[in-house]
Amino acid sequence: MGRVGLTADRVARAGAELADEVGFEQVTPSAVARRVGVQVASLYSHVRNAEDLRVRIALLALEEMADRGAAALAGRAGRDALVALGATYRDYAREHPGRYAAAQLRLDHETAMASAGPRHSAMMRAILRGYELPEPEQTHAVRLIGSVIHGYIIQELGGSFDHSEPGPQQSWDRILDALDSLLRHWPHEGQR
Amino acid sequence: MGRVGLTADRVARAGAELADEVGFEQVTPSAVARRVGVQVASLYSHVRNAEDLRVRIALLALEEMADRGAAALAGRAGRDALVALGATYRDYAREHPGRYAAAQLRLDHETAMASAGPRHSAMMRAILRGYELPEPEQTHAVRLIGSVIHGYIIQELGGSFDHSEPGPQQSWDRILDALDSLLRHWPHEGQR
DNA sequence: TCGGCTTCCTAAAAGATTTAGGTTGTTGCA
DNA sequence: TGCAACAACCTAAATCTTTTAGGAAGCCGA
Repeated sequence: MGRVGLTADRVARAGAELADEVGFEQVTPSAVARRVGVQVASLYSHVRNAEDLRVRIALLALEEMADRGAAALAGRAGRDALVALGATYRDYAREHPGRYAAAQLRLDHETAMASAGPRHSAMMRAILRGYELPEPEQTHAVRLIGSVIHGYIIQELGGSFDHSEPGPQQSWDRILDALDSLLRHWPHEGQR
Repeated sequence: MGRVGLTADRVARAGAELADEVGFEQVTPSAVARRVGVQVASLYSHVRNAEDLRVRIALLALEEMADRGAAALAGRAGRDALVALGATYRDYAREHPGRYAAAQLRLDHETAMASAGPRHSAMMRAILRGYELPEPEQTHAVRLIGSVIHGYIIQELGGSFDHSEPGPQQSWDRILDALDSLLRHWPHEGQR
């Protein structure tokens, strides 16, 4: 079959494609080797082990999502920015469910800091500039937005919405409406 | 070593304990067999295969969480109910991270319907009785509550909040405050 | 006490993970 | 152009996991 010309990056990319097709948990060195047409042992010149392979796919996905997010956020603020970033994550997850699952992989601190993770945090913070929240509340709001978006996507991807009306798009729109409304009228501390 | 007296249920329980200790993805028939002191092949009298083992752990976790949720919800309404159910899920996830991860396992439709899943849906609906929302909005609200709670827990468990102030308890309290406020002042359609 | 069910075993096949060590393209530079 | 060095890829082998087949032994009802 000749030489395929692999690199660590190409291995990760093949793993990402495989993840989207058969699920992230099915991505093994064996499966990736089969896919790129190479003996299993040859992969180990490019990735240290199975975990390293998974981490590389996760980093790839985080990077891709951050790039898309930054593009979507450019020139938008407030509600528009919120909707745009939300759509970025959700569309990515539906286009690339395996990669999205990979992006949830727990990374050790050092790896996480060197990943695109901080870019995601920064984008969340950027959205909040469109809403006037005092500093101590901003962190709470960032965590809320992340919870809503990722929580919804996980449920949708997991099929939780498959067997009840209305469709997931309507709920998504409505929920982002509500979230925007909440951020504009953020309840002050001690309010009951 | 004599006879251990296994049943499918005891195997699942051992798997659940193992999941909490080393992570759900590390739960294999081999590992469970070692834990209960039995040859691997012996497990296959109780579970069909590795996937069946995982499903049984997931069903166990869903059941346990539903029981706790029902107990927490008894005699509460509105904000109290929301906070109580949220705490149930979060406390369970922190006590039993492996089981909580197992509960996220995607089940096929039939299994899901026979599981405690519908009880969880019913509890979410029950919470909404404390807030007056028109029917078409109720589904959206249920999905929002699920997204917030599960999204937050997944992020917390994944370590997303480990390296920034304030602590996760404060954000959690604040976010449930905000969610309660949102449900009490649910924006009507078309509101911008 | 006997028959039958369940529990648990040994054995074995098939595949995944990983390491060691060797071969062969490819590339850059003398 | 030629060749040294590196990277890509290989075979072989050890270890572990998953699963099936078939058998031995404890336990329970009759």
